[in-house]
Amino acid sequence: MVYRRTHQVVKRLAARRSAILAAARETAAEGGMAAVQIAPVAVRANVAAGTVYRYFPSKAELISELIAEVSRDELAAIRRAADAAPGPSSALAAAVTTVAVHTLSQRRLAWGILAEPVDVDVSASRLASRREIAGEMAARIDAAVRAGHLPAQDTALAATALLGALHEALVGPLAPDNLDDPAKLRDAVQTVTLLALRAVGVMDARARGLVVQQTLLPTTKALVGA
Amino acid sequence: MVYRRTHQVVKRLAARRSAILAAARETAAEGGMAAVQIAPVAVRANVAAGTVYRYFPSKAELISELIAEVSRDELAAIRRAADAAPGPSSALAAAVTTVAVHTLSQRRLAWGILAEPVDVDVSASRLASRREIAGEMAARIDAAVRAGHLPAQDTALAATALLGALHEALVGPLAPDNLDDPAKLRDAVQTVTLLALRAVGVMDARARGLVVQQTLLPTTKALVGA
DNA sequence: GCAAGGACTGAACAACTATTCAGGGTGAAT
DNA sequence: ATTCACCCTGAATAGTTGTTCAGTCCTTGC
Repeated sequence: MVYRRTHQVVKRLAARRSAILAAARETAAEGGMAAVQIAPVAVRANVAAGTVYRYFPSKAELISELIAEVSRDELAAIRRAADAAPGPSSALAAAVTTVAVHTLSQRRLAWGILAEPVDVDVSASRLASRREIAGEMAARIDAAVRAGHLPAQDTALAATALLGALHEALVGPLAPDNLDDPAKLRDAVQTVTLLALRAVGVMDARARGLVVQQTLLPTTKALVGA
Repeated sequence: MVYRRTHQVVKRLAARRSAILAAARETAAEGGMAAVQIAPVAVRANVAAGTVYRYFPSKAELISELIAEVSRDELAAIRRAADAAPGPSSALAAAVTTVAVHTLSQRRLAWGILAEPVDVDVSASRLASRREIAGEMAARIDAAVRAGHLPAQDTALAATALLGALHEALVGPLAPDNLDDPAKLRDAVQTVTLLALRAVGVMDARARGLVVQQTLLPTTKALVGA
């Protein structure tokens, strides 16, 4: 064999694969999942349509990887924020705020990842990703329950409901569409976080305190632009 | 003109229109919105594909009407339940429970109506319907706030979040899939209702009381099969 | 019965896109 | 320079599904 995969070639191939994924991500961020079609993505990645199929066996696979990637990022952010908090309640508040902020900062992409039309082949992947995030939230709720800060409850269902509330309020079809103003954006995050904390049983006064704490954190402030 | 629309003919036409809509509804209830294609619906309605277009200018219009119809039913049920309640908090609890029960009793249809992939032409109609229901919920929350039972809050956002929580927990992709058992179903309704009430600021103890009250109502009992 | 106007049919059409593949191009070893 | 694998291209293919329309069937009023 006169041809061999040089290190250089391997790198180029990997770069191309990343470029295609990145192109898909950008496309989704601009036009939602529906806009993620092979031809436009290929153009954006400076590649021919056929080439995409040398890297991903099908469009479904491409989108699945995209979803997995974005979800991985979000999950990491949630864990980072929660782990840095001083106690279980604080950690839960941090997790909720992180989801809210992340979701808001890339609304279109979030909408595509969370709820937009995809065919069945993709929904399995999407489901897995969401379950992971829901599981993380459930664990945080559980910790607060065990610490005696919250009443006993079905944490899995609570986590699911919380995520539903956050998503619907912030990116769903009913979400207010004037969230470009940083102040309103911050208000929305606070309001929704407050709702979420109260939902799982945090007393109103304490919940308000946690929300304020979150808002004072540098990371949150930076992301919300407050 | 030798041909005129007899009363009989008018009735037949109306019946056919209803049949098509009903066929669409059944199809959606079985296979989600994606299954609502002209050909299958036509077959189900005992009609040729072309005939559908004599009653609906496009598929989008057909689906829009379907969504409007289902939403109208739900809105009416919510109002009925809430109006029958003795006070604002009770009314809110009734509204929440009604949404939960209705949603659960036709999960697949609800999923299609609420969240499934549809093209843009339809989303306007869907949006309008959801706004109506969200508006009703917001009004109920507002009434409770004015009565001094709840803290002041952004009622529109709260209503949105509540609906998101209910839908995600009960029909969303993360919803538990073992809700066929009536007992579990009732538990799920209670849990989610409790979460929702606490989210808007009902104190834990009082919320639990309201949930129990709802469960004792004949309508709820019948629907939940308790 | 029969003429006229409308309703119904369903095969053909059209538009959109994922996917393929034959042919040209590229990088690596000799 | 040449040859061998492999990679890339993009036009053609194929599958899906909403929509149309020329022909057929019904209903009505005479």
